[in-house]
Amino acid sequence: MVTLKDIAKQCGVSVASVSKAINHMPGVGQQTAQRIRDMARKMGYLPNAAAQALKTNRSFNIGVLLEDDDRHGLLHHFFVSVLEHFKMAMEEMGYDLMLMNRTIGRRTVSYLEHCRHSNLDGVFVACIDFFHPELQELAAAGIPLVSIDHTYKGHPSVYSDNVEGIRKAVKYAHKLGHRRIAYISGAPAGVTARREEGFRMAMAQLGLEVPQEYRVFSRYRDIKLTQKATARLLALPTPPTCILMPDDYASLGGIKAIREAGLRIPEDISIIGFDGLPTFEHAHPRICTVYQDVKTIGTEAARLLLQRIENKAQPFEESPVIVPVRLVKGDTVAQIAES
Amino acid sequence: MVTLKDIAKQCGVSVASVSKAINHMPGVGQQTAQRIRDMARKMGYLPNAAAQALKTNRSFNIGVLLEDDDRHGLLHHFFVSVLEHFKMAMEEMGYDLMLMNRTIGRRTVSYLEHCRHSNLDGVFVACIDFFHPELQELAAAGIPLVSIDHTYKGHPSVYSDNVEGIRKAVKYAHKLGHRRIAYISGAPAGVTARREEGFRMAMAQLGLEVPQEYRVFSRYRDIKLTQKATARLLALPTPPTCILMPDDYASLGGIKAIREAGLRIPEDISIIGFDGLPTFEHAHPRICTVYQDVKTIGTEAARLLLQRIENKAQPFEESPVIVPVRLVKGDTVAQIAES
DNA sequence: TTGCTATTCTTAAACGTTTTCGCTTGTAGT
DNA sequence: ACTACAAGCGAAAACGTTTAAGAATAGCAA
Repeated sequence: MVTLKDIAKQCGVSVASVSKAINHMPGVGQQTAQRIRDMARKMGYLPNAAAQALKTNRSFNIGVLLEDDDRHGLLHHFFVSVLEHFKMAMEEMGYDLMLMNRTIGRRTVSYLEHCRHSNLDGVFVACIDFFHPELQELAAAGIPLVSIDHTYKGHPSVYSDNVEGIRKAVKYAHKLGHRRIAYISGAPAGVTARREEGFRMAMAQLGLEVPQEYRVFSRYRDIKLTQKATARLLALPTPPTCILMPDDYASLGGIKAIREAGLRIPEDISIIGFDGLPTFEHAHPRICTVYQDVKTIGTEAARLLLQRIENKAQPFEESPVIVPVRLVKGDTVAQIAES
Repeated sequence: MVTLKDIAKQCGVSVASVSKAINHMPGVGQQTAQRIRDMARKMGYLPNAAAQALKTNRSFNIGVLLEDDDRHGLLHHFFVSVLEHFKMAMEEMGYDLMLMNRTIGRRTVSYLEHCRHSNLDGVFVACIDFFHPELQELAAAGIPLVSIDHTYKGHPSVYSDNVEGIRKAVKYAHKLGHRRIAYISGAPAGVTARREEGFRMAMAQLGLEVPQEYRVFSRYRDIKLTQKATARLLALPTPPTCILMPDDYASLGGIKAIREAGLRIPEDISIIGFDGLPTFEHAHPRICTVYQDVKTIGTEAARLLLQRIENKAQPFEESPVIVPVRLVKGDTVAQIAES
């Protein structure tokens, strides 16, 4: 491993000068600096991340907190998609991503402790249980942090425009003649309230009633539960003609229930999902869904976090960034005659 | 931040003793060691990873190389599932996972350079293009490495039993009366050859012919291409009655082609996928597929890599670990009358 | 008592950086 | 010719840890 010292020896200068030259700091003459840099390249010099981190307290590492109920956060299609774009943006700025856990050696520690141990410069949070005490602790510790679909006080966050998303879905169904629209909402996460609010508002605005039985609960990404919820809706005396699902993945359960009831999509009943991820883009039938702009969400998160890292000092008090959504029409909403 | 020095001061001992006590090294008396450890706990001491890495040349960080053609490795269902289990196993042993990239600061470097820069103890490789020169370089550099679905000379690797998987699929189709079985194979990756071999062998063993037109090529996870390949098969004078798809995801393309041809699954034509990931477990129709045991693959990979890291010295010459597969019957293979 | 060994602890160097400060020049201003 | 000042460079400390080697103490046999 070639170090600054080796380069210094070869160039006949001090280690200090080499460091300055390589980092393009003032205090070294133009030609010496160039000579040093040439030599460094020739010798295949690479800075030692550990030494740099030790000295500067900057690791250029970002912790990634992705964890859903089953502790399988990496399998969460939506968040992983966001992460992918976040990653690309961070890489471009020279940061590495580290999958956070709760061990140091053989010892179990908190996320915050792990953070400090590894000198993480910031954390990306996109798990489901935002209210876990350890996350509260992490957020309170003042470590730069950005979160998706939830806001921690004093930290930046990014959301899709959930209200508008649901509104678009409802409007579209209404335009195609649907009047009896039901909403299966997800687990109590930050975005759920907004989506429910969007549903309520959109329906009210269109002068549509929402019977109590049309608002049922499931959980995000829960196929079984969504299947049951859908079955319950279908069994109603006057069932809805269109159902909004918690998300595309969960809608698989809805589809199952509909098939089991002997109904066809969309001829007998229409459904609309949420997320619009490519995985389901080619499924049959192609679901009508609210597309979340994962690329923008990811890159915005990166931008905000970087900004936070640079200006660690001053407290942060901005509102969350809201990213526009888009309705993808698909094949699961039918035109029906107004009744 | 509380350091060894702080603890030493509080306990009235030297930094060296504190270090030894905390790491349970000999050379410190029983009661002093206990006193030191108690104090460390009380003061909330956490070792500084950077300092440790600098001193010991061990970072307890593992690089993760997940990258398919579109540079979206994190979205690859199968590899991410394996990674998830690999991660859990590595965490248990005190290792962190780092998503590798090719930048240091603003500069673009090779994977090997990034490895050295970050002092990675080992690398997990599961991307598609195993033949990329940078990966060859990485493997040749002697850094502990484990790979999935490909073997680098001198390094451990883990595979599903691809030959047996395809064989099981063919046998199952045969048992249900299929005689004209086609195979759409994936891109030229390590496993492809084995699967093709498995197909050839199984067919031969059952005394079935494989017309040249029944062996067509697509790419893994490529819906469009698989759609075309399927369409081509369906257009043959004597089309197959059962088609083996490259993987479950790509089979969505096959399903599309079949539908467009006005055929039903499985009444008119049967299909079998590969992977058996939960994402498609609830799709309709539920595909018959070869389940890869991602948990075992991931944990085996972890075990092998750890072993490699411990015994870095001696060269490694073992054969790849082969993990058994299981046929998931699903609803996409019909019983047909023997013709 | 003396000498020896084992135990407990400390000193100090080292890992590879960054960064402050001070020294030596050279140049320009008076 | 003297002073000022800036520019270029080097010495050295520091970051927090590990670890080899040495010093001090105690125990024990002769």
